[in-house]
Amino acid sequence: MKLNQATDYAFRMVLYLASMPEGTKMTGAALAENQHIPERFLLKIMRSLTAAGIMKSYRGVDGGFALQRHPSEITLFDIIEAVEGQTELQRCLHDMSSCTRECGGMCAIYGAFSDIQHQLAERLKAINFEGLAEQERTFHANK
Amino acid sequence: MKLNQATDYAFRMVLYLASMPEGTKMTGAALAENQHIPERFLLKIMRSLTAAGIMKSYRGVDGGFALQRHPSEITLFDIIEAVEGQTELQRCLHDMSSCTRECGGMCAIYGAFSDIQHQLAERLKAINFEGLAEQERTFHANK
DNA sequence: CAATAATTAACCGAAAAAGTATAGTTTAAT
DNA sequence: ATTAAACTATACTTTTTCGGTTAATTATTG
Repeated sequence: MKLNQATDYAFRMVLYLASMPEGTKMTGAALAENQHIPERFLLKIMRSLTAAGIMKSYRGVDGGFALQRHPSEITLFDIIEAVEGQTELQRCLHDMSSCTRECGGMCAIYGAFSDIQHQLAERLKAINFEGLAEQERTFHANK
Repeated sequence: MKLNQATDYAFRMVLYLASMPEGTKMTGAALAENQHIPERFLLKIMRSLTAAGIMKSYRGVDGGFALQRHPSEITLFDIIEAVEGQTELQRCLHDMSSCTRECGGMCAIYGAFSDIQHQLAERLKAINFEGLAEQERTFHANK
C-alpha cells in the first residue's frame, strides 16, 4: 500500500521549486544534488511531470526545469497521478476484471473501498504546494 | 499505492466465514475453491491471519479454519496489518531512515501524510466484517 | 496405525521498481 | 557555424517484491 520512491522524489522536487521565488528555473543536476536524488532517475521522473503539465522544461544551454503552474494549483493528488498513473488502493476499483471472485461487482469489500478511496482522493486534492511550501518555511525559521 | 493480491484474498476469506453461521469451520481446500483462490497460496495467507489472532486453525482430520473473533471485532485495518505488516502510504512514516532528504523529520510532506495516514487508518478501523457480511446478504437477497 | 489437514521453510519465475547508459536534439553563446 | 550545456527518447540492467509452489513435517481423529 506504499507510494513508490519516484513519487516521493517528485514531491521533493516540486516542493523545492515551490519554496523558491516564483518561476525559478534549475537544472536537473542541481536539483538532484540539492534534494539527494539520483540524477538520471530524476530526469526520468521529470518527464512524467512535464507531460502532466506540472513542470516546464527548457532545453539547451541555460536550460532546466521550472514549475508550470502556480504552487497553489498543484496538489499531492496531481503528483501521484502523474507519476503512478492512478491512485487506487484496491485493484478492482481501477479494473473490475482483475478480480477473480465472481460476484459481478456485488461486493461489500468493493463498496467499502469505493468510499475510502474517494475520501482519500479528496484529502490528497485538498493539499497543495503553496501550503506545503509555507509550512516548510516555518520549519526553517524555527531551526 | 495498491494493496496486494494476498490482502484481497484475505478480505474474501474472512468475509466468507463472517457470512456463515458463527463458528463455521472450513478446510483450506474448500474455502479456496469457494472463493477462487489458489489453495496453497490461501494456506500461506492463513498463517498470517492465524498469527494475528484473526483466524483459528484446527489440524488433523476434520481440521480447518474458523474465525477466532466475532466478525464485529475484525476490521479492514486488522486484515491489512496482518497480511502486509503495515498500512503506511509513505515509507518514511514507517521508517524514518528510509528517507534520503536530510531534513531530520522537519518535512511538510511528512506532516501532510501523517494526517492523511491517520485518517485513512481510522476509516479502515471503522469498517468491520459484521457490517460487511450484512451488506453482502442484502446483495444476495436482491439477486 | 492410517488418513487427513495444517505448518514450516525453502524455493521459483515473473513482473515491477529503481536506477543507469547511450545516442540523440535543442539552444545560447562564442 | 561550432561548441558546450542542457533536456529527450529509448533501452538496458539490477534489485526487490509479488504471487505462487514444493516437499517434508507435525498434529489430530478414528
